[in-house]
Amino acid sequence: MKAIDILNSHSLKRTSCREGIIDVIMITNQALSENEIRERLSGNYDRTTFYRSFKTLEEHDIIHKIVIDNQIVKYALDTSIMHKNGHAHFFCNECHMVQCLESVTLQNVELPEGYTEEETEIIIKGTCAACKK
Amino acid sequence: MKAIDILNSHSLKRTSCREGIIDVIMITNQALSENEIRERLSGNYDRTTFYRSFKTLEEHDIIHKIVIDNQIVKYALDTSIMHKNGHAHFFCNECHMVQCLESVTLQNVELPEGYTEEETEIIIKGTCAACKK
DNA sequence: ATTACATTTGCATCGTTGTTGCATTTAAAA
DNA sequence: TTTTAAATGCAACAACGATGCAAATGTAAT
Repeated sequence: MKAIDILNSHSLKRTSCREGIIDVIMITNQALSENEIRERLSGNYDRTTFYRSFKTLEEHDIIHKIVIDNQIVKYALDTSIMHKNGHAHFFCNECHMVQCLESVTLQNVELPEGYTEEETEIIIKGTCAACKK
Repeated sequence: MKAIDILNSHSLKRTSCREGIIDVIMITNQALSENEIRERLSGNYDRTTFYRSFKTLEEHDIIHKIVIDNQIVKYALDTSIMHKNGHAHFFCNECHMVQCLESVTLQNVELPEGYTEEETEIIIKGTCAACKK
């Protein structure tokens, strides 16, 4: 599936910024920050445009945002699997790489009386294979 | 255990700001944001002082920071139980209340080959008992 | 109680990020 | 091609994290 098709299927205008963002994330196969995406893009876009593009893509469930420690913000593509139920994210403490983990889910959620769960975020921090060696 | 004792046992100077922060969190028995703590404190402190006090208390494992959605930052007291292994946090989508959950832990962590886990953060969003009814 | 010293505080200031308003430009439909 | 709604770039602002520095404060020694 191409970036153009994704935009079309959501009735979004095909702008070079949106198309580029989707392409870059798709190729890299990792969650990327605003700056990491900017570096990989040919065009030069205003910060506001980036911000609004991310927001639009997020609202249409094309990408989702991952926040680590209140400072590092990355974006990853949504997949049908990931969209169904929440999935975990892995953060490498060494290279700051962020990856979606589909297999990890939460078991035995025992909430206090009267509490209801709606959504769960799991972030696993550690060392990735490349940094381990 | 009093706030003064906690500070003493960590060889930290007993300043009214630090003492107040610990007291307020202790009494409320909930995670509180900077502003929520400021409202409950008698003295008037500079933003920088707050910031540095939180940092100091966090570095000495007296409190820990909880971040929701990159925007809401709250602080909770460390306890011996919570300090041992990571614990989950509950966030009420209605009243924005944050609470530590000691019972919820992660099972079946299946990381990709070569990946190592060091720390895990779990945030459960939903509705608390008070907002449910 | 007084003194001395290291720590803490308040203030000014800066960088980053999220956000909005508005005029201009652009994409897509008529 | 023309039209129109949407997207962009720019300016500007608020909030937050962070640092340098002089003044104030806590603590220990005298």
